[in-house]
Amino acid sequence: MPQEEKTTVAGDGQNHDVHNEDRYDAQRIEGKWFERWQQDSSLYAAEPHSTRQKYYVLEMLPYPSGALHMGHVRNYAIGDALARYMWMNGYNVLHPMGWDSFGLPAENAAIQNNTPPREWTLRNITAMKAQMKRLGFGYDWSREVTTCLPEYYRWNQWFFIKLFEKGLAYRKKSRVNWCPKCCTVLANEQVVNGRCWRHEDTLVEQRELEQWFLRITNYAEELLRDLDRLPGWPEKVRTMQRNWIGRSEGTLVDFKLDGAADPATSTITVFTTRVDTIFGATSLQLAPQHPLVARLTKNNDLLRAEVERLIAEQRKAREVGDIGEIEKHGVNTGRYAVNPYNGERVPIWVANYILMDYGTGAIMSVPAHDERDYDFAKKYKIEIRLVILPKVDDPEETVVEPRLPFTTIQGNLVNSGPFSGMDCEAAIRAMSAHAEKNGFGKATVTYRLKDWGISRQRYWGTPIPMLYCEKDGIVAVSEKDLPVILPENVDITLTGGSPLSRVPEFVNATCPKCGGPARRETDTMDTFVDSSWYFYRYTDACNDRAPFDREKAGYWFGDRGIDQYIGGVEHAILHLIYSRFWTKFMRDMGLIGNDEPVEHLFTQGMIIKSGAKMSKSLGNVVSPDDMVERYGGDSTRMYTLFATSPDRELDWQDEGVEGIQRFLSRVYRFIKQNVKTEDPGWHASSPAKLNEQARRVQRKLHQTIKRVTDDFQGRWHFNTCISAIMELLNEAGRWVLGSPSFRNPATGVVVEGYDIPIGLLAEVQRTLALLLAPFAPYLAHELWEMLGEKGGLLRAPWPKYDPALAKEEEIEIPVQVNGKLRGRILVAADASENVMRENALADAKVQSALAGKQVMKVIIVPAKLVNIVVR
RNA sequence: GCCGGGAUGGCGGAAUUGGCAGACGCGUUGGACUUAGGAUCCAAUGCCCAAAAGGCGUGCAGGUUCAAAUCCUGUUCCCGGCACCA
Repeated sequence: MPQEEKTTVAGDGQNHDVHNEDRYDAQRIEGKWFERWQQDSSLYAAEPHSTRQKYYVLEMLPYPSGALHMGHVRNYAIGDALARYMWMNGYNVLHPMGWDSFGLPAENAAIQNNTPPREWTLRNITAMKAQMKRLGFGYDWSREVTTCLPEYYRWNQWFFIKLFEKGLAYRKKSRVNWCPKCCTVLANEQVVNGRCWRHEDTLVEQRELEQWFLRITNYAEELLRDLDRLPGWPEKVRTMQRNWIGRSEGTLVDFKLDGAADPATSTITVFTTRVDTIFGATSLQLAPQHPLVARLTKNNDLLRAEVERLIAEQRKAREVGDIGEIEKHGVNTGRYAVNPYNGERVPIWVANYILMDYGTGAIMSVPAHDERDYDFAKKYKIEIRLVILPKVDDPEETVVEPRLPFTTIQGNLVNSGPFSGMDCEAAIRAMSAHAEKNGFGKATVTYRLKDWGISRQRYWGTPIPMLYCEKDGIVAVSEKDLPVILPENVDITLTGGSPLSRVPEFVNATCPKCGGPARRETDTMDTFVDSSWYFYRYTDACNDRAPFDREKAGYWFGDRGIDQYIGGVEHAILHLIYSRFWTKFMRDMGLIGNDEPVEHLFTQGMIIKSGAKMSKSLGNVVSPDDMVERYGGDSTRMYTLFATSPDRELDWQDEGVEGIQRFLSRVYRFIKQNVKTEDPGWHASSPAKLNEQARRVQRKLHQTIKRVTDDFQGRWHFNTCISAIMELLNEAGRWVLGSPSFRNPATGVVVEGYDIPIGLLAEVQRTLALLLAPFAPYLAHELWEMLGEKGGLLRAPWPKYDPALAKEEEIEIPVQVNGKLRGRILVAADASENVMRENALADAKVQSALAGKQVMKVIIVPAKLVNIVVR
């Protein structure tokens, strides 16, 4: 930018140089409107009560890391364009923003810079908010939510107590994921390939700890079922959630340990989806961590060592991530279990491919009818017994032995006692019922989804509002004592458990039940608790008596939730499953009327540069500040919408931003140099009176409005919207932008070759400002003012198109001979097939291509093409 | 292994219902204006051929069709998700 100004000043005005005041100066324009928008805090405010229809558009709130990255800009550019479009279409729009501001980075930064987490976080928020404002995103800041402030997190605590009272929050000792870098426990959802979601290089350890859990599994069935009622969500996200919930129907079957001393502890329960194959079970396989294994190896060091090896192999397999490649190993315990269906004794093995955290941690092994069991049995020479035969269509056909393993469910039972001859599916039902009747099992459903562990051994989070009283045990803090304030000036060095446990003033409390001394819970909540319900808080952000007012949330959420939610697909499981759970819980509490938080979800694509995700280590990070400084906020955000459609991966190219800046600069000059007042004699609905040149401009104008409007309503391909606007300018500005003499507005409209009515010109200019408003709000506002428009652009009505004016009168039709392009004809848009045929056959180029050939057939697609088939 | 998404000029990408492949932008080349141009404007720009005519061309190999980037079969590669899930 600086070089350009320098050189422009040298221009004398007689040549094609653009005058300084005529030039698009993004910094000047954006600075001017930035100041104005600062003055008017109610500009983007949603109306609490309105006769207009509500529209809630939301982008996922950011973590205040200190600076926006391009992914944020892209996310917010999409949301802001939509919000502005909806405003202009007369909706009462809620478009808020907030900060997911608890979490580990603040603590790490605190240790590094010796700055308290609160100070570091609030400073980052200030900086990022300034960036957002500089980019011109229109948020209702009066509803800003900052999750690390007591005004917000007290309601986390309030919800936690409600969950506890309903039995949905509970404490349990279990094996949990521990990230040694975070020095805290992680939820299952936060472990990716055995690694921490924040530290890709760090393997998660398993630790036996007592933790708080939320009973999300109570809602597993509904969370799964309602995915079918979310047609506004990407199929990809719904599939991911389905996989994550991992529903599996099957049967629990109790095997008895043969020769057990104590019959009470001698049951081994297996889970199977194929109980119909149980007569083919020739061994039991236990997970190496199975409690029975510990007992069986108690006095057998050799076996113990083998089991330890299996555990190590399993852990390694999980760490590597390429589990399919890991070889199956097992060890025979030498003990037997009794199959309750036939009384048969089967050997008990321990195997490295059995997972303790799925099903019961024990399986029956049916080598003939399961891929893995088959491999295992081959390796260890365990009997392979066929109990299912394939169904044959023709009963006369001889039954052939299937190739093993035969795993499909299309078959009939053999060698299965009283169940022989049954069809597999019927057998599963009958055999489950049999087990239940005889008290050794039942049909059941298991889920991969586990309860949500929310305890974190960290400082910068919501204190869990629980107390431990010697007399009364676990007691919730009374509501009147909320919030439990997170103390400041805490030593947060990473060693030695929860930092809060080292603050006696915090730990020592009074039991609300007995008034005696009690110890406070010193773990804090997973930050995903904060983001599970934050979007309800926006509807009533300052409420100090409740998380939000029922009616206000009811107005904005309606029956179906947030109208449009936009964010990265990386939250497909984590945030989006937790917040669905929270919504269902709040509904059951009677706080809200909707079953789901989000009606329409949009997941935008990643931004990459030079073929890789932007990262500091690769040095391919593009800073939004840098772009804003070089090209302006409008160009930066508009480029993120122009480069590709918003759902796809975006390959960043600085030159592309420059291209957008060039386009905006052309728009600016097109209007700046030609500001005209309305022509009173101009009537838009008179295409017949226009010359061809003007008619082309008018047609393009209406076509462009249609394209942009349709895209907002439908497929959101803003890249093609923007290119349509570019085409409009190319058409309307063709004679103007290249003409030096036209630069003097006092001489009137007409330049050589330029002959369109002032009224049409004015209409194009006005429409350009309106169409650009969602994408480049700063410039659009400037243009609006330049055009002398009164009233805010934000709520100016979105332009309407006239289909009759958008229509082509005459079109060029390709003529093919045997499918190859041989000529073109010009016909009326509504030309009959006969006219098209005659014109096509009469075309000179077509004629020469037809010479000496015999016309077999002429295919005519009205208004599209003619294809002449010859021989 | 399973489930998604993708592969189109030098680059990012268009082509909405099977109907002119390459819109729009970038880059490049030439020109205009200029003391100058990294500003602006104009023009050209898929590949082959000196040009024209023509031919070729949407990852690859086939197929259906008057007509295929688009539909079908097979196949390769890339990206994302899930994965010893019993």
